[in-house]
Amino acid sequence: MKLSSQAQAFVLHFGEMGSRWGFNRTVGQMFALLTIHPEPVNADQLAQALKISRGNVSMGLKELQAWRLVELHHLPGDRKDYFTAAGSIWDLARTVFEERRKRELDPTLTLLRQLLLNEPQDEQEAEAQERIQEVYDLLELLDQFANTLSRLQQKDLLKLMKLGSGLSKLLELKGKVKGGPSKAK
Amino acid sequence: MKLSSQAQAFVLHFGEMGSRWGFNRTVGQMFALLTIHPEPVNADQLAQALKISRGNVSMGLKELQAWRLVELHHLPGDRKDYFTAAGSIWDLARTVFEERRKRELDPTLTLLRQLLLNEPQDEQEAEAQERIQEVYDLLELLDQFANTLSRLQQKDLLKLMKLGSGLSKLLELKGKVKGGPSKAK
DNA sequence: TACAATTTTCAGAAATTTCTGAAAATTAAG
DNA sequence: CTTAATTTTCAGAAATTTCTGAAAATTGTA
Repeated sequence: MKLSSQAQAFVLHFGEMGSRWGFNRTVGQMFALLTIHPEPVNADQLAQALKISRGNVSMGLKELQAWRLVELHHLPGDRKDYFTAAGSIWDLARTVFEERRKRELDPTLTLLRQLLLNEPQDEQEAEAQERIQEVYDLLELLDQFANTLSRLQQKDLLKLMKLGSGLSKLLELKGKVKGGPSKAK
Repeated sequence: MKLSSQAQAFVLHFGEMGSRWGFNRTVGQMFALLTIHPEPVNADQLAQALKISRGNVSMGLKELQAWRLVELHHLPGDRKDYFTAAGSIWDLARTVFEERRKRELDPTLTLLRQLLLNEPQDEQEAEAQERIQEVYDLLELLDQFANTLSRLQQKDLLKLMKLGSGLSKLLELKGKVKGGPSKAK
């Protein structure tokens, strides 16, 4: 497998950005490669193209599977496992988005919920709990919103994202229109 | 400065989560402490409360300033610098969101834009460019949407996030209502 | 200016994460 | 069952990130 210099640059960049997106350099590179390369690729090809060890590829694929970002394929007459990116670019983005929501929000929500169960023992703690409650409310709302977005049909999501400044105008309409959506909360 | 066990747990958790949110453990802890502690805190107090070195505190504060998450204060008759979290929880969340958009999206958009300037030299490259274009279009749209959300008034943002399943209903309305927002391209 | 208080810097130490490669485990075919 | 192909594991090595603490720089006061 040879990568064009375009592909090379794309892959290397996704490696660099990897850590910001929640995976390490080689996992980022593997993901990028599978994303620009439409044909299924096996582990040896990945190792060769990215110049990393076979063991590292195995671990990276395991992680990409945990993220549900890759699909396993088999080619007739070949015992090797072949991989492709799972679905369209939009599917991939949605999956990364959901997975990050889970990893970045859920553990914190769980902890804060526990903290809020305790009765504050003094004025100091009562004050701290107030702030914790504020953080909790906000993260909970964010979490629900992220969930709502994940569940939207692609065409609705596209419509929403393209609204731009039309979004606030649309929000003004809410509840003011006969037969429109009813007031939430 | 003594932290209640509540506060302690909160701070430690934000330390653990720190890396997922874009900063390291101690920066996460410092941010958490400033968030639950309403009164201004100086560097020595941070070092003492978090049991880290003075130098580390200095570096962490520099980073929090780069993120625009802290505000500097001075107490009369005290030469030390005092810090608080910058603004309300909502302000902080908005700042983190904006800052992450910049760090996670912008560099990639810049690179992809450059890659798309090159004329593809062969069929292989043309195909790769198609995929790069798809990724670019999606990230660009995401970037703009994130910008739109950042600029929304808090009350509109709240309204939007609380819509839940009402969101798709509201989207159906778009363009169908006399005097409603005009169709965005 | 001189001086003490305070903050910043940064070289090296410590901690953590990632990677390699050989050995172990698994899988499929005969 | 045996064998060969393939994948996984994981101990230690390498790379990277974070942290410390002493020295240098800066700041405010007199």
